[in-house]
Amino acid sequence: MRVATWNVNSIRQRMEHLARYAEAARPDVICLQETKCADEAFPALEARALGYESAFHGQAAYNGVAILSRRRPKVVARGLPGAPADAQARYLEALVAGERGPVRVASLYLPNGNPPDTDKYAYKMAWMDRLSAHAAELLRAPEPVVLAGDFNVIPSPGDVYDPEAWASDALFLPETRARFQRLLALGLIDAIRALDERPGQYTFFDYQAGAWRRNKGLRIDHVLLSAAARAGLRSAAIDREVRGWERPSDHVPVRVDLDL
DNA sequence: ATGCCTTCTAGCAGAAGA
Repeated sequence: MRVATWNVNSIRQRMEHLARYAEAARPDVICLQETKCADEAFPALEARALGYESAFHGQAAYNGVAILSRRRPKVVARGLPGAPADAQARYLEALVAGERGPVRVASLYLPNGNPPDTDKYAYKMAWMDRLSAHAAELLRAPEPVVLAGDFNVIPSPGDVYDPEAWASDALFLPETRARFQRLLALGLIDAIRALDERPGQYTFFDYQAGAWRRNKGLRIDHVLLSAAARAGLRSAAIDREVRGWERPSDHVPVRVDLDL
């Protein structure tokens, strides 16, 4: 099964890009972030025309996540467990049909957290703690687990064009990176890094200052795999050419092929 | 040192993103 994750920065602005990407990459499952779209406005019929059934958890203007699947996804969590009052639409988890049984797939949009001296960073830290607690639960389940999305975490200096310039940013602070490492320590594997250790493989290029043209990027979109999912990992790639399309998202898709 | 650009909503300016 081929799974892609993509922060589209508004699904309604990016339907043509989604159609073009679906045609070119032919993923079986697409995790979307920053749909910026209330549930009643989600373009489910357009997605169906592309060959996908949709599950979505959105809100007006901000955030919003979705899972598109060739076969109807069965939603098992809408919102990240552990804070029922949290109204930000950042987490959706579903069971999707693999060739040998169900696969548990989450589409997540982890908080940015900037500026770091505000409650936004505290929210990010708390969200990451909740994600770790929930991931520990998931890893006890029988199905392979795929956590895919915009983590807003630069894991290592090789994942940013200028580590020193980003040293005090919420995406790269030691506390942020330590919490990401804590996720990996639970037994989750970074799919890109499992197959390719080269630095400079970016998934985000800012709209400003010619970041794309100058290859000034960040690797902040990730696919994390449980051991069972890792055992099926055949390839992982970043579809960076999408950033060169007309009126693109500032993020590009990350794609994995899983023999599951 | 700061803004650069793009999105949203509301209503043509401000917030958020990373």
